Amino acid sequence: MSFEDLDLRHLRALIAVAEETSFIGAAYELGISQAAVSQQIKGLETAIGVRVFDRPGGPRPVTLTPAGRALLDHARTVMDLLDSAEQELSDLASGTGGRLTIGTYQSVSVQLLPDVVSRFLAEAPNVAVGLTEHARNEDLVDELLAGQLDVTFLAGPYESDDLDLTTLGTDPFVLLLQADGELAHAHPGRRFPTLELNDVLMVGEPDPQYGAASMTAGLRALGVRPRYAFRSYDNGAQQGMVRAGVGPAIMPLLATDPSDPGIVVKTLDPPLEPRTIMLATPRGATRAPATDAFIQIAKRECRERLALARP
Amino acid sequence: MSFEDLDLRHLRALIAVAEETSFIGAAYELGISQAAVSQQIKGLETAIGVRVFDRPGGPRPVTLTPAGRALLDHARTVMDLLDSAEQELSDLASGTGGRLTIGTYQSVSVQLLPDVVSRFLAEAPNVAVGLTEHARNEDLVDELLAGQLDVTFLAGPYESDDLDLTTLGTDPFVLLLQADGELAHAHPGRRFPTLELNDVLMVGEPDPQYGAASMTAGLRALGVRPRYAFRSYDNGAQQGMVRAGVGPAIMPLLATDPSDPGIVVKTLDPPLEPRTIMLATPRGATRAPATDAFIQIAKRECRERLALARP
DNA sequence: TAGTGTTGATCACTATGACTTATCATTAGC
DNA sequence: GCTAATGATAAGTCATAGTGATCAACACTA
Repeated sequence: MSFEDLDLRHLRALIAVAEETSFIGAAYELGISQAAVSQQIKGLETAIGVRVFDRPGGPRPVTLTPAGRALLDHARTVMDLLDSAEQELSDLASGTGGRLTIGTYQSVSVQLLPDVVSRFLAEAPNVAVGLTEHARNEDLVDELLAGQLDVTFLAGPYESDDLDLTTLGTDPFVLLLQADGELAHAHPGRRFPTLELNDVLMVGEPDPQYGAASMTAGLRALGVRPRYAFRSYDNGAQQGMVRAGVGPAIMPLLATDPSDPGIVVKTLDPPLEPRTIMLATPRGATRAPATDAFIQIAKRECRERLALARP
Repeated sequence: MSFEDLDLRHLRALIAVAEETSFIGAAYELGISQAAVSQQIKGLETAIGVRVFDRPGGPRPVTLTPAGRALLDHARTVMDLLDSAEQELSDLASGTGGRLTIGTYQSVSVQLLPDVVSRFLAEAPNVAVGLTEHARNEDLVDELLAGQLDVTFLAGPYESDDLDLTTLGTDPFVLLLQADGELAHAHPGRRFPTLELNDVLMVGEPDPQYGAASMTAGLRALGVRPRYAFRSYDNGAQQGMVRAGVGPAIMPLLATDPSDPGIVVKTLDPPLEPRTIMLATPRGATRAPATDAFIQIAKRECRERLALARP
């Protein structure tokens, strides 16, 4: 008994004959000749090694054997499965269904993504949106290339031959100060001189390799060497430490909560090269229509909210 | 997009290419040429109307498109389904698995069937035994011919061109009397004269068409016209009414509970033609090995417990 | 009981299409 | 640029699904 030679034709014939209780009826149903149905069933029985129909002969209807009944169940399930696959592919092709898994990182998750997702869902309400958050670009890229993500946000600048990249806009680095702290009153109404941060104990991220890489590099280029009194990946925790007076923090604007009365947001002078917010898909890979739609909506949303990157 | 042209070959190729991430690897895996795989995938993509693989060209691995991923899921499920179908058919063929649904009626269910089933399960422990009980032979036969039963007990004599019948033995009709009632002491130690039941108010079944048909006919042939004070399909209820003194009952021996101290079981003189206990399968239909095994075990069990039918 | 009509099986033939071999086009890596 | 590896493609071969004709088995009817 070997299922190797099994074919969907066999299963279709099995179902048709079982429904019509006759080979001739099944032949009409399938649009082929009776002889063909006869050979199909014979082939099926040869493949699986058991008879699936009793043929009483004459005008009496053919009946399923126990093995035929068992196989018929499975055959019907297979057909249902293929039908649902067809439905899913059709949804996927029209962008009106299926699944869209998005990679993201914290500041985007909190400030930007909710609006983009809600806009997207307004246009494609039956798409199941999934989110996966990582702190490091590399983790996001790994999952993207492994096929676990359809599209991912990245903190730029970022270059890779493996990715198709879209720049959504820039997210300037700003200085967070305790609202009633000493530094907050040092330059009222004006920009904060970046150089004055030299040797100040600050709040920042544990590993400068992460999202804050370009910030660290920018500071160093100005001759400012940051020192850290507290480090956390969590933007809320950083802002909380600023509010508590642990020290100032340089953060991407999107990562801050400017409505917090306990802090003051200041622009730096000279400014640091702003962080870029990018979307990435695997290089050359076919994108589902839903993915394209998401990218378009993200671009539109960001055009309204973020300063565009310089060419 | 039409799944009409879809074929298991297509799905097998999809799975193989996805696993090997190359057409050549899949070709080796499938034991066919690379060109064949290429055409398979092309045919699949034509059938469903979408590309399932991105081919970057050169030595880079092929990758699934979103549609390909979706279809791959379903393809794997289909293959798993077919594997389980193969397993089930193999179990069914060896009689060591699968399902056996038995039709039965009350007296058999209570007295005979439990022993037969337990013997059967001792030999084929992985077969799932299902029971369906009906009071009337016709209901059992209907379900049997509709394919809902594999085999059914019948109360004989029964004849039908649609059935393969096996006679297991006979179940004599006996008289149930209240233990301390008047009739119980009328003929101590001897058989009860059947003719004395004329005009006696008795306990019996509601519709003489049912299992009691042959009993009614037998009484009438002797000139005895039964009258009923109480009718029920339930053997226990009938016996209870006899115990309560409502009247005597003629029942098949297997339907009685002789250990009940409240009743006395008497043989009739002249005896009524005994009821036959039969097993039926659809005429000419292929029987699963498990069904055959059940029939053999039932025959063996009955040979030990019931008087054999006269030729 | 013979005749009739219906059914599935079988055979020889046809036609479709699956597969192979050979070759080309594309790309990565040197 | 050159090489090696991959997938696509074309032409030819061959397997096989399908057809039409016919046969055999059976139920039903007269």
